[in-house]
Amino acid sequence: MIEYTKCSSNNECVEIIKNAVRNKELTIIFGKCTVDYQGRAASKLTEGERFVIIKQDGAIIIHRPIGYSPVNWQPSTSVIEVVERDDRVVLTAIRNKPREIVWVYFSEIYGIIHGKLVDQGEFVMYMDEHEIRDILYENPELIEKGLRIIEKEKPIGNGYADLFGIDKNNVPVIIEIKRISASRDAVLQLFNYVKIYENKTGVKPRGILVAPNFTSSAIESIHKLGLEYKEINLQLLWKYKKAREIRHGTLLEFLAKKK
Amino acid sequence: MIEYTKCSSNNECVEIIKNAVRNKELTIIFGKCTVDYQGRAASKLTEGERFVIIKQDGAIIIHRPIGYSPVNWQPSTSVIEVVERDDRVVLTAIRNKPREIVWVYFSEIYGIIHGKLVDQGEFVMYMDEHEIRDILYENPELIEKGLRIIEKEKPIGNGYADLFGIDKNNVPVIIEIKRISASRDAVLQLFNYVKIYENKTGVKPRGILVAPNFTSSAIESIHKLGLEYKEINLQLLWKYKKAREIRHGTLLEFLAKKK
DNA sequence: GCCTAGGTCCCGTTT
DNA sequence: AAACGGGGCCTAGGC
Repeated sequence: MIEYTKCSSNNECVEIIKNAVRNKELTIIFGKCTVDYQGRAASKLTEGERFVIIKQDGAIIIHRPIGYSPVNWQPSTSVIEVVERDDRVVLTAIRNKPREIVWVYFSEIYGIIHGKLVDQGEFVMYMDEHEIRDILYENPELIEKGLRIIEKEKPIGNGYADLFGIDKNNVPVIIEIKRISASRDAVLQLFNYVKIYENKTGVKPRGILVAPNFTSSAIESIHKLGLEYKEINLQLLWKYKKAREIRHGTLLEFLAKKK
Repeated sequence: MIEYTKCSSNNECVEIIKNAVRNKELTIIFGKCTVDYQGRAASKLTEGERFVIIKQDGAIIIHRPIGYSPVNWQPSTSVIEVVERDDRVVLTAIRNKPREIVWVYFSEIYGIIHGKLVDQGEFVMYMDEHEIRDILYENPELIEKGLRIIEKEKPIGNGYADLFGIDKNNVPVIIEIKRISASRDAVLQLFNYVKIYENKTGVKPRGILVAPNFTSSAIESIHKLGLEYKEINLQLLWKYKKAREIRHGTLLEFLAKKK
């Protein structure tokens, strides 16, 4: 399933890597290398010990021994080439759109892992902005009493307002949601939608920024630009979600029993 | 330097991983697992074959067999715990600020890589925004004739304008630079600085967005908000940089000879 | 194809 | 410690 090889020669390494890549196996190469990159920007990395991951779809990730972030990479590339040149194993990864190339020059390869991994697992993310938006869509009273939500992801200009509704006085309300902390750029995003809406319809809407917390300059900007903000509690939202699920659950059970 | 072990029992796996982590070795575990995450958001990943990287500083990266992005992770964590529980090897990674926990439950471990990598290499990035800003700082004529740059990274409000200068008519100019493509949010960023500057000084500055290209809605917004834009050519900038380096080089040689 | 916006973004920098 | 902005950001979703 997963094999580890300590190669005795560059030639052997090249063959193993080539085969693994051709068979779309996960491949990880451990060794001493330099790395060059050229594309949207350009970079050079002088010699050191690293590992290079080649994923089953051709994505390439080069990691140094510390840190979360890879030092160089290539998302799922069209062409991966492995050759020996000047006593080095050279790995070249090319993608177009944007046109970018990564070169890895191994002066030494300590070992190669390769093999096929099978992963049909399902990944579910909870409490991302999408989910928060849906909960607020279902429970607009969490934002303001008497608010009716009309539309999710309403196109305004070239962008999208997270929520669009009408308040108890029939004034349109544009709502921008941030999942964690709202900073000045979120205010500007909201302001932009408010302005475009006003320009297009001639009606001045309210703009409400909704988030669990706000930077001080965000609140400052909100006041200056004539906007509003509403603090929400994520745990409370979570409870609303759970309550709804239970209602749904009960309904499903009810229907099942009926049948 | 790098060792690969196929463990025969969970107990052996736990010992190997514990030791490797304690010795701050790079560790990669290949196996079948489920993953839970809870923190700023939350996620669940059902069973499948993956590999878990534990870096020498405690960063943890969990990769599925395809794709550039890890499915779960933990940047350099404070606490990593490995135990056997219910016939599974359980890896827990905890960090505070923000408080986040990742749990990996291995039902099967195929193999473990571990060892110390030494990497003193130097990484240099070229043509990032910083470098482009410096070239424009030295060559303001690339933006506009008669423009004098006064300041890089000028603090305006709580943020920073990339460049700040004075045009040939002594009107202040705020410049926002984008390295690749400027979109509407770059326009809003610039607009924000222009507004704050105007509010603070009572003088209305010009705002120029500088980039190699612009989205259509960026240009639309620029016009609506009374701002300006200037297209630059990165290759031309590169030539200017090279020319300057040669001048510096010559100067250095000159000084060396003098001495 | 472009464009918009989110991300457990991460990361460096500055206050 | 908070805040701000860049990133080769990547990735998903719309048009």
